[in-house]
Amino acid sequence: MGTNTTRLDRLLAEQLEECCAGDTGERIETLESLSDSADAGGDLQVLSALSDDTRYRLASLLAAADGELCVCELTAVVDVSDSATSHALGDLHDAGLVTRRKDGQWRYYDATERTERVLDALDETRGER
Amino acid sequence: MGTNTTRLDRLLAEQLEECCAGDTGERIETLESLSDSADAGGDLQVLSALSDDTRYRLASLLAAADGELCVCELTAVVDVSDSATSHALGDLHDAGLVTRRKDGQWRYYDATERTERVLDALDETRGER
DNA sequence: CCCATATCTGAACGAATGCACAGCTGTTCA
DNA sequence: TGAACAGCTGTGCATTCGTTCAGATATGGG
Repeated sequence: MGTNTTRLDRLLAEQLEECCAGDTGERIETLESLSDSADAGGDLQVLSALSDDTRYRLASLLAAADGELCVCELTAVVDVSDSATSHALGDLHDAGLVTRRKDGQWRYYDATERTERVLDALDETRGER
Repeated sequence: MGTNTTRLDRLLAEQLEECCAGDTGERIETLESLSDSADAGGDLQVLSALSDDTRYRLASLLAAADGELCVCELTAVVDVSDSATSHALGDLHDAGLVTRRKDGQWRYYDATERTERVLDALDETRGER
C-alpha cells in the first residue's frame, strides 16, 4: 500500500476547519479495508477475459443467443483463425464465463449467468453519464 | 466476418436429420445480427479500463466509498506513483466510469452509475458456475 | 512575484498479450 | 485401419499497454 501521506495529512487538516474528518491513519485504514474486500473472486480475470474484442464478441454472442452454440458457428462470425477462436473460448472458460459440452465431434459453448449479468449491466447503463 | 462455412454447413446438414434448422447463410446472418448489435456503446472501453489491477482498485474503491474521494486519498491506497494514479484515473474518466470535480488545488473523483452496476453484477455472481 | 504543492501530460522502456502457423488429439465413417 | 475433419495446444512474433521519469500546468500563500 502507499505510505506517503503528506498530501492526505494536509487535505484532512484543511477539511478539519471546514467540517468534520478524523486523522490520517484512521482514514487510510478505512479506505484500505474497502480496497481489500475487493476482488474476493476473480473479478479481474473476468474483466480481462471480456476486455478483448474477439472474446467480447464470442461472449456476447453466446449471451444473446438463447442456448448453446457450436464452435463452428462461432468461428463463422468472428473473423480470426480457428486457433484464435479456440484460445479465446478457452480463456472465457477459464474465467468461468462459458460452459463447455462435448457432443461427438462437435463442441458446444454457452454463456454462464455471470456473463449475462455483466453484459446486462453494461446494456442497461448505456448512454448514461 | 468469417467466410469459411464448410464446417457450419456440415453441422446444419447433420442437425437437419435430427430436428429442425435452416440453411447456412440464414444461420450466419442471424448470428451476425446478434453480434453487430453488441458494443453499441463503448463496452470494450469500459471492460478494458476495469481489467487492469490499478484501475480496478481505484474504481472499486470509489464505488465502495459513498461519495467522492480526493486524488491524494486514492494515491495513498494504490501502491503506484502519483503519475500512474493520474493516468489510471484519466483512463477511467475517458471510459465514463468516474466523474471529476475540481475544488481549488484538490481534485475529487467519484464512481458513476455504470461502474457500480458492473461491479455489482460481479459481486452478485461471485462463486457461481 | 515567487515558491511550494497537487495534479496532469508526453516520452520511453520493459512486460504482457493476441494472433497465425504448425502440429497434435479425438471422433466419424468407409 | 486409415483418411477426413473438429477442435485444442505450443511457439514465435508483432503489437499493445502499464509504469516510471521528467517536465508542464494550475492553485494558494507569503
